Amino acid sequence: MAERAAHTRQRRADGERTRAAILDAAMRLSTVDGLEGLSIGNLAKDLGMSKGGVYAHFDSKQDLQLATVDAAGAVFQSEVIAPAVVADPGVPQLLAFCDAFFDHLERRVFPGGCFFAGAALEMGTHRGPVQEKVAEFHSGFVQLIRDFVRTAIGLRQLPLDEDPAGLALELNGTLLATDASFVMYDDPSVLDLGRRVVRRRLGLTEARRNESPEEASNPQ
Amino acid sequence: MAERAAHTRQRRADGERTRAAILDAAMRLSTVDGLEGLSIGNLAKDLGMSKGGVYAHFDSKQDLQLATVDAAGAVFQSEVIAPAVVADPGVPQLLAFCDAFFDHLERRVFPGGCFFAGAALEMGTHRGPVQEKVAEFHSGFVQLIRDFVRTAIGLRQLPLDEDPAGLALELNGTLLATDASFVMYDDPSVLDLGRRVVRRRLGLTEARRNESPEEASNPQ
DNA sequence: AGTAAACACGAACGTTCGTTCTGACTCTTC
DNA sequence: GAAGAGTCAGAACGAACGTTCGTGTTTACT
Repeated sequence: MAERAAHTRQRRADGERTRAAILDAAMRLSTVDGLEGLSIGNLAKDLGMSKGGVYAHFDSKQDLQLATVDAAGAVFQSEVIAPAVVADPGVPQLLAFCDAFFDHLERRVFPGGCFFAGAALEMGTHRGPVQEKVAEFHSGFVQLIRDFVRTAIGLRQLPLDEDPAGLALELNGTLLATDASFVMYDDPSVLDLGRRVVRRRLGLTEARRNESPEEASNPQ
Repeated sequence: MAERAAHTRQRRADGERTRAAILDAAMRLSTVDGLEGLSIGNLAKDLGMSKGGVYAHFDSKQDLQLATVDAAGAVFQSEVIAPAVVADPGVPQLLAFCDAFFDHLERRVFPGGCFFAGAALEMGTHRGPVQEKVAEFHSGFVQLIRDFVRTAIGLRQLPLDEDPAGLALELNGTLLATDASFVMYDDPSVLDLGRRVVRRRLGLTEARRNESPEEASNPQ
């Protein structure tokens, strides 16, 4: 939101389409080669255009990186966050968030797995505008999970002494580790393991013997 | 072990020292710029030597990468795994492993956090000898954690229905997420959060009211 | 002591990097 | 339909990339 501003130049219809195509390719290539490893030449070749053409839409590589992170944020928003916010408050939101994450991995929205997982690890040590934007998105996700946990505690779906920051770290970690294993071994079965772990951690024991999906009973 | 073999050339004492220095710098730089982002020129400049000098010890960049992963594996072995294997069997081993991991982050053994966290995410999509070696180490770590969990279950320190693969994913994820946050925000307090999460997950409630560190009581 | 090999430098190789410029083509608008 | 700006190709730039080579210097073995 609230972009452009500085740029006085208005874009043409075909240019807007090209720009979107560039960002789409940039997101894909970034999850494979990283945000730094992404090169203008490869990007142009992938799109079947020239390097100069790319520079008609972005002033510099850093400008392209920033726009790519924004675009990936929008994708993550619609793919993972949106399904969560429309779910029932509390634990169902946490479950929807994690399931949407696993699904977006399984559907291979990006060839290199989660965009922000790679970006966070790669840009973690490279201070600058790009890292700040990645960190901003990352802390936003974590904050969202924490809020879900707090809501769940308030609704007595989770123990009163549950630590929101701690559970957020656990869930975030489970998603991260699942993404890493999925990408590295290209094995979808790890997604099922992730789904099982999340359910167990949230007190949804998933009807071990018979199906009794009445309610999440959490003794202790 | 069981290296050299192919090479008939025997190394000189000073060359062995230089080679170790190169690998040490390569590990450090790799955790910041990645294994692919590591360049011979930067490496040589960091060491105060010429690019040609580096090639006296490594046939190619890939050869250097492979040796760097091996060296990082040795560091991880002595820094994180060794403290775990000498601990008491079961949960203490799991705790020692995680604590040693957090400690090696806090002591900043590498400037960019955990070597294998970055390497796994970066090389996940780049099939080849380097990725295979990283995956080999990674699956070794995971297998080790699983074995610790199985031992803990056998000793009744963990519930009988605990899933070794699931708990291994959780712990691995917590370490990964902690590393990512620590590197990105340069905030040591996340390490304490990680330590707390691990203890809680392992049933060590850490004497909430008074100190009663007798035993890990796990009702249920 | 002498010789072969390991070591390290410094220059050079072809390629690719990010970036800039020029000049056509095309869409939009008055 | 002419003006004007957006769009894109293509060539070119210096710098850095991985890699090779030739040439001394240093170490180790006989």
